[in-house]
Amino acid sequence: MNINVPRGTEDLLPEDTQKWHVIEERLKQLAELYNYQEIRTPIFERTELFQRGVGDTTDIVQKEMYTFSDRGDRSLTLRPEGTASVARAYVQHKLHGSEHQPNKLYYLGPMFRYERPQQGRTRQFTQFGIEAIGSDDPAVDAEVLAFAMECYQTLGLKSLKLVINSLGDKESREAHRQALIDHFKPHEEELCTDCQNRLEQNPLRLLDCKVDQDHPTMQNAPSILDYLNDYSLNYFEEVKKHLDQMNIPFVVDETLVRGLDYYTHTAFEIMSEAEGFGSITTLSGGGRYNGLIQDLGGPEKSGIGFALSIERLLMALDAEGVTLDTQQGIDCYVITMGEEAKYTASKLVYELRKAGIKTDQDYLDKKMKAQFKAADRYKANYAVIIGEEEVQSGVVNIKSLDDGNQKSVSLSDIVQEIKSTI
RNA sequence: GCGGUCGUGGCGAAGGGGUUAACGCACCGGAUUGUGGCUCCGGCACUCGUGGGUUCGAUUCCCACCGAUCGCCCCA
Repeated sequence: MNINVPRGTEDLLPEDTQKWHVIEERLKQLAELYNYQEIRTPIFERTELFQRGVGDTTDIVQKEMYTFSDRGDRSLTLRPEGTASVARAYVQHKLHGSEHQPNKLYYLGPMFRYERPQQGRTRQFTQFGIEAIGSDDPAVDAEVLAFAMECYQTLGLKSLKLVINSLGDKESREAHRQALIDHFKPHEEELCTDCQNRLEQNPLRLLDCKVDQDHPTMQNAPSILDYLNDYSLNYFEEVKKHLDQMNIPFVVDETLVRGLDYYTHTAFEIMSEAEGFGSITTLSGGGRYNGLIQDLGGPEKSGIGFALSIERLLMALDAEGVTLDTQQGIDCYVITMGEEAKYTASKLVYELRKAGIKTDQDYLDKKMKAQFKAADRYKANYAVIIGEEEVQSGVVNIKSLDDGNQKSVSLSDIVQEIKSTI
């Protein structure tokens, strides 16, 4: 019988979760600083949401979804990303009518994609992301990009690269799409089978193909930037202008197209340039989605968002040798000798904890020496020793495990004694 | 979906067709009957992922399966 975790999932043990707490805390603080508020949506949604929201032609929908039927024969899917769910909630709860505009939301939680696991890619992973819905101002794009970079910088990361591109509005995309088809159609037979399909369904994604990237037709393929109409071109310029004003370095990559269908205008990724990072260098990505809310039955509202993977963030921290300030030891460890002492210890430990002093005691009937060892392991500041004598006298020894100094203190004064030193 | 590598105690890791499966860390006990971090001594794998095959004999060779891991595609 194999009861181990399913492929592509993992347990986070206490040594890991300490880091996660620090990161989650910091990211949430940052989101609040930028005046974003948390939204929590279900882990699974109706399958149609992702088919419509993420796009039928995407890899995610075509081959990576965890889809299942429930007992009522409804087709449900574990969410592969966060934006579709947030957009759905926005439409369902008519958030366009809420008092805060634009709506600025953040989320944190597990996402699921059925893929072959490898370094930096698991079937369950954790995304933290934000969405700003209800504004067409290029300044919002800049805010989201700035926020995305800040997520890493606030934790001490430095080897980062911000890559941006514009996918234009509907009109620009349509013109570019036609240009791509015209360009590649004569060479269809020479392309990989994936690309032959893409040519029909979503020619934009041909540019993203690694198999055919050296094919001569790729070198002079029509760039989206040459097909942007005035509005799109101007929008892109405005976003860049804002970034320049904020002194945020970026590079434009006209082949950056992103894997989701809903993107318009601004698209971006943040990569790690740290030595020894795995083959996957994308830390996070996002972009603008001006048609999505409407596609899901909502009003004509545009949005922009981004999401990062906490797992990849941890990899980047590792690659750059950044250590997080995780939790230290405990304040006090109570050592007991003999049966009677255990009652006194239970009472004392309870009181210490009520006073906010982080305390533990021995539950394994260890020898005194071993109890001291345990206290060391927990990095306890103090050990309180309780034996037969102490139970009788009501006076116990309290020892500092740092310098070894020890003194006798009445049981009733212990809480005060320890409290005064921490 | 395709390819590479790997699978020995709680962890890391050596070994190699023949009978006691190194070593290190951790853990437990003792030296030190109630005072830790150092030192020394001792203990700790009916067994080498699972199943089958070759053999007098397999953890070691062969096959299959399972699992892990890295990479391709694509992405967070």
